Amino acid sequence: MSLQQPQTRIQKKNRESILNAALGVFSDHGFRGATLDQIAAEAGLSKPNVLYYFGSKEAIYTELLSGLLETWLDPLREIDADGEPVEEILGYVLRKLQMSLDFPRESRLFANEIVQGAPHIIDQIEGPLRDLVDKTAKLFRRWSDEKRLARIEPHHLIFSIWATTQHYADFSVQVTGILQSDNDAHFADAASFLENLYRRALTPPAN
Amino acid sequence: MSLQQPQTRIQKKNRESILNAALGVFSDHGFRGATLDQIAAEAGLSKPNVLYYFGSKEAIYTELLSGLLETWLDPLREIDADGEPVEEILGYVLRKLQMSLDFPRESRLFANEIVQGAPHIIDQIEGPLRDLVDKTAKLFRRWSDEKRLARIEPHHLIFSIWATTQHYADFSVQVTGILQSDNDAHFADAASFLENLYRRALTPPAN
DNA sequence: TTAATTATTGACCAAACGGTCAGCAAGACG
DNA sequence: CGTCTTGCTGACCGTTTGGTCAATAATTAA
Repeated sequence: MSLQQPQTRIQKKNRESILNAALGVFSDHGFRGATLDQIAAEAGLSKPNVLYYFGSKEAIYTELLSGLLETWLDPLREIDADGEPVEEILGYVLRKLQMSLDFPRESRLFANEIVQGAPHIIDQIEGPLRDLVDKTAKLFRRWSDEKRLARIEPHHLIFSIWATTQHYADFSVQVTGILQSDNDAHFADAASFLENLYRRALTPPAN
Repeated sequence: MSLQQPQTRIQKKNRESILNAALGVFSDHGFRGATLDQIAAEAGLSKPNVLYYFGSKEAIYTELLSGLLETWLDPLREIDADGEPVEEILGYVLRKLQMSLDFPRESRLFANEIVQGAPHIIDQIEGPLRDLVDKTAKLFRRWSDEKRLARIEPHHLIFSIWATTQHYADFSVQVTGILQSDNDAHFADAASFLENLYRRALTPPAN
């Protein structure tokens, strides 16, 4: 139902607008809280027509999730094993923060899914995601051994980067409610704060 | 409906078990995703009986939220303005982390609420919460001015502490899926990682 | 033009939902 | 004991939900 290629022009357009509408609705209300009527309305289609393109509510959701996980991990893959350790990791932090700015709906979609126990993507977490994280952790450890990076537990470092960057997308209501200025202004401050924080934490001792 | 005192023994017991059951269900599925039948079943009561104690689904939810926000902010209030800056903040980090261990359901309840736009507690965020944060931020800035704390943007520091500590409750499925060991083991590592991270970031320059 | 395929919809369905209510059971209390 | 309040429930209601289907409209291919 999804791997085939013979997409007509109309199919491509409508599937796209359904997924786009669904991204908005699912990220706002979670899987169970979202309704097909909402998605259909936002996509400008009738409910039966939405179900003509995707067999079920769950089909839309899982297609969204699996299609997005790749994109979501791209910044991590871009870390260059041959680069300067501290700068590579700081670059990752800033790319991840930028993703929270550019794709807040995607971030909240994952947040909803994982907070509620990741019932639909637990396999991908324990599979490809873990492999990539383990590989990256190994690289960080090597950098530490070579004294080019402060000694720090790599897995928890990665968790902290995810947490601090995605926070600005997932909890933007809270951030905005406290800082009382628009989102773009926060992000500039957040970027310099995080660069500051991680530079101090990651720079190896001088000697 | 909630401020009165004349609670009988039975009222106290049943309201308590309803709130406890609701905490589990709401934190697992969010407000819209949770159902009264689930809550009633988990509390060991019939649905009409649940509605006898709380007038509506929303009444249960808001009572939970407002009752919890206080507890949730306690660790922040415990910061001693007369203490040693770095140690005070590190203590806060560890207390907050401990809360994620002890009260993961409460943490996920807030996470769900805020990710979905905080429709029920936006007032408390822009009111009491912001006031407390601003007050604490002012304290941090003073400490920085006195050179007893590294220069760092206080609001974003607080955000990062929330993000990194609550991450272990809100995204525990992901953490467990990647680390493949039980929760208690993670927390010991997380504690030493976070202490390490923030000590380096907060300790003022030597000179 | 025609025939086949693809796209779309109104009407409908069973299940699940939050909530109501009349009536019954159980404690509290004199 | 009897009375009064509190606690509890089965049956029910209107609405919303995800999903179906037969019929129709639009597009494509010959």
